[in-house]
Amino acid sequence: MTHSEENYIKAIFHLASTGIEVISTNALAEKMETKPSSVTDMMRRLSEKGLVHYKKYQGVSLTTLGTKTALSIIRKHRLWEVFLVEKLGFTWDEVHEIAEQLEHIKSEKLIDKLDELLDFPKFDPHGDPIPGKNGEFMEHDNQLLSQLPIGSVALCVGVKDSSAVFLRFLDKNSIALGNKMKILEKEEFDNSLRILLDERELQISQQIASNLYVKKIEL
Amino acid sequence: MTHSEENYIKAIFHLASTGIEVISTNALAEKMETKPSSVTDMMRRLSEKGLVHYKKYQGVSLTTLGTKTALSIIRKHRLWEVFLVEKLGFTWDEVHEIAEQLEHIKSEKLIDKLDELLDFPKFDPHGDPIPGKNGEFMEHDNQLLSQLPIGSVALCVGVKDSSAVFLRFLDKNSIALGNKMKILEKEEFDNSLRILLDERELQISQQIASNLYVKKIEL
DNA sequence: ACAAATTTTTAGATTTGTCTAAATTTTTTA
DNA sequence: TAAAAAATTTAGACAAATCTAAAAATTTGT
Ligand SMILES: [Mn+2]
Ligand SMILES: [Mn+2]
Ligand SMILES: [Mn+2]
Ligand SMILES: [Mn+2]
Repeated sequence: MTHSEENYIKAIFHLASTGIEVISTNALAEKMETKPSSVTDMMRRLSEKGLVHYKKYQGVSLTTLGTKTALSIIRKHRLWEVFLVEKLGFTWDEVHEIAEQLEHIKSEKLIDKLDELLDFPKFDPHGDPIPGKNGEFMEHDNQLLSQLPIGSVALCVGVKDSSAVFLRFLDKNSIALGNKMKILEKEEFDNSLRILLDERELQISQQIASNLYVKKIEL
Repeated sequence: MTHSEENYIKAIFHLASTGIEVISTNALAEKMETKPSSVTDMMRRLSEKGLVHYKKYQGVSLTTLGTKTALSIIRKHRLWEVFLVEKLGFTWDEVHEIAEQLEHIKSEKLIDKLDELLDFPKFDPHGDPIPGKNGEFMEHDNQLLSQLPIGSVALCVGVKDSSAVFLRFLDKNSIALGNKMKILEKEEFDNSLRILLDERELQISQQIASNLYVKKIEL
């Protein structure tokens, strides 16, 4: 498989995991930042290789093989991200771009050894689960901070938007994975939240709150 | 620069460091396992980018920029090899292929951090020197074991042939970098050597002896 | 239900990197 | 030094991945 084919497979997987199971040419073109005609060409190729189900005008979805392939690439991507943060001291906003390159390195043994070096991590630096060697993958069933009722206490476990801009914003406000947060008040006007973050009181916009995954703590 | 361009640059550098300073199209084609016509095409492209000196029918050589580029790729290659051996437990015969892929990852910061993680190594697992961040590069002036006079004592510091077959042969015979060797006898018939390797006496063919770099120890 | 809008595909072009076969230039050798 | 041999380049083709513009299919709206 070429880098490009792998990137398409990954994009289809990501779009599919947002709910839609049949992906349109346009949606994929937008995700890949390319033109619909290029997508059509690539879908024909991936279809011939048995990685996607594709019928003209009918959209596209991953085959079992395609899904297995996607999980393997995502596994590599996320393990490399852990490596970059844990072993090389990169910050969580710097690693995605480099992992986009590293995920295409071909060596089963390499990724197994890396997994071992990192002590078999279950989550990447953004809180996303790392697929297992044999394709085991648990989607996290986490809630968004914006969905919690007032008074709830929860742990911050992941980010939905993992763009560098958002991550640096979180850094600036000392919001990190593992933080305990309690919802104090919800502003009706703009749906912003007043929360207690560890010891600190903080006002958070709806935009922020709907991009933070949390795990509720029962009291 | 594309992967292919980088591989050509590296190949030219390696051929040039064997003595010939102007590389012929055929020599490069053989090294790259491709056809001479493909080399001609690529040389025109690299020439336009200012990486090589190239005139039709006159062979090719690296410009200053080309040499800088080659050293940077070789630095990455060798640092990744050290990483694979030191941090992931690969053997020295397994790392070259993977490093061929990793050397093309683009991130200055990545390679600097990797250098630091590895504690700024000066040599790769095969005893080859690692170019510095700013292109400093000391060719090793080592002798070959086959060139030493009888009675000399030397340390094994590198391999000339670093093919997996040769490396595994050395493993099988417990010959490793750092070993102390003393030349006991040279067989006139086939130029094979009888050597004392640490405590052990060993017969070594001329083929082997001319692929081991050594550093003489003055007594 | 049918015209309009939207989506998707096709046709044809471009770039990179490769190939084969033919032409050209350089080197060798007689 | 001129023919033969070898090396190199050119010409033309192809696959991968992309693009633009045009055609075709599907969906939407009245
Ligand atoms: Mn990422
Ligand atoms: Mn990618
Ligand atoms: Mn190597
Ligand atoms: Mn390479």
